[in-house]
Amino acid sequence: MATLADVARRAGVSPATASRIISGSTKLVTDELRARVLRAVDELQYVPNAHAQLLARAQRTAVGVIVHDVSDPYFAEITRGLQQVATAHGRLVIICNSYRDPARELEYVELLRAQQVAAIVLAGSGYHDAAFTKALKSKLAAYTRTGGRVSVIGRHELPGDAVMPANEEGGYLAGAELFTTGHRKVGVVAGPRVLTTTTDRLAGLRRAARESGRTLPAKRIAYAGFDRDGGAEATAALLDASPDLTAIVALNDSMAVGALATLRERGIDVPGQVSLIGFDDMSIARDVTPALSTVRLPLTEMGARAMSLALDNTDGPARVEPVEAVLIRRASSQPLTSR
Amino acid sequence: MATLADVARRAGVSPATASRIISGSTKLVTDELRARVLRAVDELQYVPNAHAQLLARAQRTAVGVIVHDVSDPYFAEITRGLQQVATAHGRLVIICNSYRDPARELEYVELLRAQQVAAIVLAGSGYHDAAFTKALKSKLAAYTRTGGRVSVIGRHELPGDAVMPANEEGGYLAGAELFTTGHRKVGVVAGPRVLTTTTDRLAGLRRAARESGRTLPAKRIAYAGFDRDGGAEATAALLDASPDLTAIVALNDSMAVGALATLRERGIDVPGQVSLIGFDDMSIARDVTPALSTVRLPLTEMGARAMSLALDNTDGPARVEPVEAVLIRRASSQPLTSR
DNA sequence: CCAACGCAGGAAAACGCTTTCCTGAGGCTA
DNA sequence: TAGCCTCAGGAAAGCGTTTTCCTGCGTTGG
Repeated sequence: MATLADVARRAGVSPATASRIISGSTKLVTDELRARVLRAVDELQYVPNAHAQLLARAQRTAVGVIVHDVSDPYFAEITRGLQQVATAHGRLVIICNSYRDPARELEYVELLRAQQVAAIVLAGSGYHDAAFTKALKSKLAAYTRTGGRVSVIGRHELPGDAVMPANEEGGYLAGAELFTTGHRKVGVVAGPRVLTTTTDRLAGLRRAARESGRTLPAKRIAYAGFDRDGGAEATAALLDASPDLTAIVALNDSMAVGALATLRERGIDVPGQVSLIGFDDMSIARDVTPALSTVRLPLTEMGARAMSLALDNTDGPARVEPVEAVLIRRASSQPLTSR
Repeated sequence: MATLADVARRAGVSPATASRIISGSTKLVTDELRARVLRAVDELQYVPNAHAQLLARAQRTAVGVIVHDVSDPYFAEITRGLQQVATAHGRLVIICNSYRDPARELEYVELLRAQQVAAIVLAGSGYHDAAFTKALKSKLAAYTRTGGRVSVIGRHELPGDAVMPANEEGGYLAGAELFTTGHRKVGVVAGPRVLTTTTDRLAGLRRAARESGRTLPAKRIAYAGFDRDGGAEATAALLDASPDLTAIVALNDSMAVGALATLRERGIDVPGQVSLIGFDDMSIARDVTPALSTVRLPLTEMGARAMSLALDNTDGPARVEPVEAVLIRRASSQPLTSR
C-alpha cells in the first residue's frame, strides 16, 4: 500500500507539501511541485489512509445508524431518508443491523463510538426493558458527553433529539375507522409486545374502542414477529380463537400482507367477511389484492428529519419533531353495515 | 474523549499494560493490575479509538459492499446474505449505495480503499460502458495489488471471484415457458439497457424465441427504471404499441408488480387475457393477486456466497460460482391454448 | 545598501494505539 | 552464595496523516 511518504519521495518533496497538495490545504504551493505530486499520486494509485487522516485531524465525519434490519422494507424506507440527508452533507453512514437484539444494539453503540462517528441515529423501536434502557441511556450519555450527537426515531425516553411518529394516534385512526362503522369484534395482529411501537399502536386502538363503548379483550390480540410470516401466524391464531371477527387491524403492513394470505387460504373474503387495516403504508400496500387500507407514516421523511436533527449541532434542549399519521382508505376495509 | 493514556494514569500503570489488558493480549498480567485497569475503563467509560487501533495493528477487519440501493428488495435480500456471513466472521460491513451512478461507484471504491477494508463486494449489476468498466477495473486492480480482495455478483469481466446468477438461463426459462405453450406475441418489460442484468436476461428470452421459431421485435421491448413505477410505465407503453400481446415478461419482480397494476387499471385480466412472468422471486411475488409466476434466484444465498469468497483469501485463479435459476409457476401465467 | 517583510517549503510534533524490546526482581539450580 | 532463567511490567518506536512552527530565500522600501 503506497503511503504519503512514498508519494513525497517520488515527487521529491516533503510529506508536508505532498499532504497539502493532496488534501487541498489553503497553503500556497507552486504549480511545479503540485504537478509533480499529482503525477506521483496517479502513478502510485495513492489513496490516503482514512484512519490516519481521522487520527491526525481531530474531525469526525462519519455518522452511525442502528436499525433492526435494513432489509425490512420499513427500515429500508427510513434508511433511504437517512442516507439522502447524510450524503447531501458529505457524510459516510455506517449502518448497523441489531436484528432486534438489545445486546447487539448496545454493542453497536460502542462500535460506533469507537469509530468516532459524529452522530448516532437510533431508528429501531424502543423496548420495554428497564435494564436495557438504562444501559443504553448510560452508553449514549457517555457518548454525548464527548461531543457526540444522538437522535432517535420514536422512543422519547432516550436523551437526544427525536422524531416521533404518531403511533398512538395512528392506532386510534385505524380503530375509530372500524368501531365507528359498525364493527364490534375487531382482532389485532400485533408485533412483539416488548416493542414500544407495538404497545403505542395498541394503546391507540384501545382508546378508539373505549370511545365507542367497546373493548379489546386479550384473546383478540395475537402477538407474533413483525413480518409477513408473523402476520400469517397471528391471523391463524386469531381466527381460531374468535371465528366471529368482522375486522382485523395489523400493526404493520408486512403483517397485514401475511394476514391477507391466511384469510385467502381459508377462503374468507376481504373485505366482504372481514375488513383489514394495516399500518405504515409501505409500497406493497397498493399492490396486494384487495389494496390495503392502512395508516400512512412518511417513512423516508422521518429518516431525513432524524438525520437532519443529528447533523444540526446547535446546543439547546432536546428537540422533538412529531410526525403525523394519516388513514388511507383502500379496498380492504368497509363499514360493517354495508353487508 | 478518554484515551488509553487516561485509563493508564488512573489505574497507575503504563499505557502498554493497559493496552494489553483491554485488547486481550496473550501476555500475562497480574490480576491485581487487571482489576485496576478494568475499573478505570469502567469509570471513564473508555472505548478504544478504532482508527488508532487500525493504524497500530496493520490488520484490516472491515469489509465494503457496493450495491445499487439497499432499500430495493432485491439488494436488501442480497445484503442480508452478505451481512450474515460477515458478522459470523466478526467483520464490520460498510454498505455503499451507488444509486446506479457509475461515477459514484468509482468513488466508493476509493473510499473503501481509504477505509482499509479487507475486501470489497460489488453486488450491483454491471454496466455496458467501456470507459467506466476500464476505470473500475484499474481501481480494483490497484486495490487487489495491495492485498485487497474483490468479489462480484454477476459481471464476469471484472477481476476477482464472482457469483454468477444464471440470468441468461433464467430469461430462457421464462421465454420457453411462454413460447412453448402457444404464446406468440410476447412483450418484455425491461430494466435500463445499460445494465448487464437486463441484456443477459433479454438474451435468454431471445434464445427461447429463436428455438420456437419466434422473434422478439424491438417494439415489443420497453425499457424503463428497474422498479415498480418503471414496470407500470413500460407496460403502458407496450400495450399501446402492441395491443395484441398475450404475454409479458418483466425482467424483475418489482417491474412485474408495476405491470400488474397497469394491467389491472386497464381491465386486462391476468392470466385470462395476458400472462405475466416476473424475475427474482422476491417475497412480494407470492402476495400479489394473481400470485406471480417468476424465475427464482436465491438472493440471500448469493450474498452469502459472495461474502464467503471475499473472505476466503486463498490464492489461486479467480473462482466463479454459478447460481441456478428456476422457474416458479404460479397463477399469473397459463398456456395460450387453454383459452 | 540594509532591514523588514512575504512566502514557499521542510522539520518535527502530535493524534491514540500496539508491540517489540528491555529491565529488574524473584526463584531456581549447582 | 553465585549464576541463570523466568516473568511482570515499562520505555519507546512505530502506524500514516496533518499542522504548527521554523528556515531561508527573494522582494521591497526607506
